[in-house]
Amino acid sequence: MEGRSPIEAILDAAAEVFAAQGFAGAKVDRIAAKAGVNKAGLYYHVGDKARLYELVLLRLFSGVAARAEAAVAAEEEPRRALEALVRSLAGTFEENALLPKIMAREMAGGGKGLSDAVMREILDVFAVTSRVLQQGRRAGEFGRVNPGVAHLSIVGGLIFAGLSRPLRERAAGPAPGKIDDLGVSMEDMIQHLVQTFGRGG
Amino acid sequence: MEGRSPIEAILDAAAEVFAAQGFAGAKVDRIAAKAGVNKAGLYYHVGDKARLYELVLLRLFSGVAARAEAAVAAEEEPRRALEALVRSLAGTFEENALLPKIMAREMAGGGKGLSDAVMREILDVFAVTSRVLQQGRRAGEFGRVNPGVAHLSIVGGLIFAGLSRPLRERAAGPAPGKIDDLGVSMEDMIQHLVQTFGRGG
Amino acid sequence: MEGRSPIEAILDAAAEVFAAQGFAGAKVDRIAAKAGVNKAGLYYHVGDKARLYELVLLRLFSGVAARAEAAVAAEEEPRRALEALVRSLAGTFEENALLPKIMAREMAGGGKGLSDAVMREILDVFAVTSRVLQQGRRAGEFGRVNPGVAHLSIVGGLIFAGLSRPLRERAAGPAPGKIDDLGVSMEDMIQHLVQTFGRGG
Amino acid sequence: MEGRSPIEAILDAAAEVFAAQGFAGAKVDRIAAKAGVNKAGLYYHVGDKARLYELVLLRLFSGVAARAEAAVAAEEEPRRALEALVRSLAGTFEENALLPKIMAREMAGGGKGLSDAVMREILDVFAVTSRVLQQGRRAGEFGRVNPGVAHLSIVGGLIFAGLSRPLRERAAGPAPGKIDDLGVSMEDMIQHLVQTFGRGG
DNA sequence: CATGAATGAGGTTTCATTCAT
DNA sequence: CATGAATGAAACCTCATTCAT
Repeated sequence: MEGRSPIEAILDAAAEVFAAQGFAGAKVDRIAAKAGVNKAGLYYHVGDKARLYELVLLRLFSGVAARAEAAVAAEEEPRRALEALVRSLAGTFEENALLPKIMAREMAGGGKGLSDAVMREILDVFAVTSRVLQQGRRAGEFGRVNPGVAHLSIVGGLIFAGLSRPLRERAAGPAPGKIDDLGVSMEDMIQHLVQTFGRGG
Repeated sequence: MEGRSPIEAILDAAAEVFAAQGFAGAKVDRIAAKAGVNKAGLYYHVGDKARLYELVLLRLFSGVAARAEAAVAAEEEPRRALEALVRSLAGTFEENALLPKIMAREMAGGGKGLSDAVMREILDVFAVTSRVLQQGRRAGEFGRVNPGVAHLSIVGGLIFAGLSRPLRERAAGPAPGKIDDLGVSMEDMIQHLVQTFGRGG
Repeated sequence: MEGRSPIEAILDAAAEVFAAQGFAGAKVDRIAAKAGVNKAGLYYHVGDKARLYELVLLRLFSGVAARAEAAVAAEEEPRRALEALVRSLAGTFEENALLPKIMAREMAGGGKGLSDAVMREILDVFAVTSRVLQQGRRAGEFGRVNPGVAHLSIVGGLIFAGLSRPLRERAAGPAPGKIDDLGVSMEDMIQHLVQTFGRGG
Repeated sequence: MEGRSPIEAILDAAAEVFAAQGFAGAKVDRIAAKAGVNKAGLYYHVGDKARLYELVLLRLFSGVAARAEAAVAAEEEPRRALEALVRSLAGTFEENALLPKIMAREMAGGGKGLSDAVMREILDVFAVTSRVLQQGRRAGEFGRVNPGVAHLSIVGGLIFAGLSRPLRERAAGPAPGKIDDLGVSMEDMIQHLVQTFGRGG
């Protein structure tokens, strides 16, 4: 009947605050208030702040690889598999805009806050990229590409495209309802990535 | 005789700590200790924490555009100008590894900590990219590319390649002296970017 | 069929925790967990923490005087009555090692946590000592002794001998299976006390 | 010119509160207030609560053995040396009434809060007792006594005599200005101990 | 009765900032 | 200028107690 369990409310609120302020900048009071729970209740349900962060990351990252995997598996053709991969990731980042933010912060911090489980998920996503590129190469459709370079380009490009939005809007000036912010849409970025890595050799 | 003024020592220390821990995670005590100055002296010299952050960003970002500009100006040929641009940025990010970290954090936070001066510098860099691409296009050497997409790809790719290093090393396992961490070098990334955007139309 | 009522389980657990950690250091959660009952159940059965402490003390101290009394009453001879008293107390302290601990803490705290009922029990024990000494003196077997001094020596000696054990073991070093820890056994202490106060005048 | 350093004020206040309430029962707020310092200042000077407790114990116990040692060294005659020892300890416990309280609590807790330095001091005191007894025995003045038993009796007796005072006063009833509380004075206890262990063999 | 889930009050600790010397 | 020492505000976390089911 009820919308969400208190734990889910807490994790949602925490994800938002962690994404916006970082671990140190996030205040437990604020998270509890946003989740609509008592602060002590928050501790009762999830443990301390570090554990809360861990749970948030786990929830944010879990399923990303599987989703990409599924999208890729639905396509026969290498080029379409690549596009499916890029669109899956873009969709993940768009639907859950907190993920790129937290990812960016974590990378700035050297990934010290990433648990092994999260690291595995990240590597699993890389494995998908790697496999798609290899299959395309075997099928003679793609050129030779370093899969690490490709993966970083795809993920980095998508994340940067998303995160740069407020900057671009600010640069575009206070004109409300601007048609395009410095002329970059997510679709542009997706198209670019697909074409770049889906080229013949 | 002495190497640095106390202010410079403070800004250096602050940059390191802000990059590693973020604004909220950075403690003024730690910065002062790292700079070898008394905490009250730090306040005397630079003002409060927010002002310190501002100064750090100013120093980190200032000159980036000019440096890229100069590198580009030294080249006639569009393809070589593009390469010069990419290498200039890569050099900036490599020599001052703190910049990508702070940039990543700021983007995660929506750029709320970026002063107008810093924003201008960032836009100036974009202007360089934009001009190089346009000139290459006019010269018939480059294809049609959205300059925003290109700029985000270049900057995002370089930053991601740099920041992902600790993650890649962790993924590679505790083997000391690994030859390559998941097979990505900065040079690979540079080459890839130059080729991607320096293609004929 | 079942061994103990929930109340008894609670009181046992509470005694252990109060003895080990003191009143303030004892956590109701821990007591409930140790007793195998729900925390709310604990409150339902015994009331709040202060009341729980009161009940624990009552149970720990009740019967001590009667037991000593009975032991003494079984002996005709003053010297044997004295020995019976000392052995009764030593037995009480050995069988219920929590009592000396709580007693020590209470004395450190000025006895603020001792209810009148508990105080009475303590005084009753003193009365036994006092009577035994007086009878021995009348029978010409014991010398003149201040009964307060004697009582404090007996009780203090027995309690200190018991409580000092962990310290003595630590001092003896990590050698497992040491024959004697700094050469003091409870029997030594008992013998000493009996001889000291059971001397002729 | 000024009476005490803030650190000394803090340690004094902390000793009082720790003695009266135990470690868990002591509140840092209360200690700071009693010491007349800001709570944050307390942390600035001494570190956290555990460290504060450590310092308090160190200060309370340090010098006890040396003082006893000196008292004993000033006497030639074994009986007088023994008396000097007992009076030294009694003086220590009387002048610093917090020490017996904390000692009692620590013994109840198994000595878990005693640092190695404090343990050494305690053992040093025992060594003094042991030597005095041995010398008296060699001189043919004392009988054979287990030094551990003797030490525990002396220390336990003195500590119990001191700590039991509030209980005795309470038992004596609310009559103010009572001449003697249940007829036990510290001098009685001292005399008793000296006679008990200073007997011929 | 039993239990998971609150919750307000309070406890310890940290931190940016200022002050006195 | 430089420094040790404050200090108020707030952060994280705990705990005794109660409530709803």
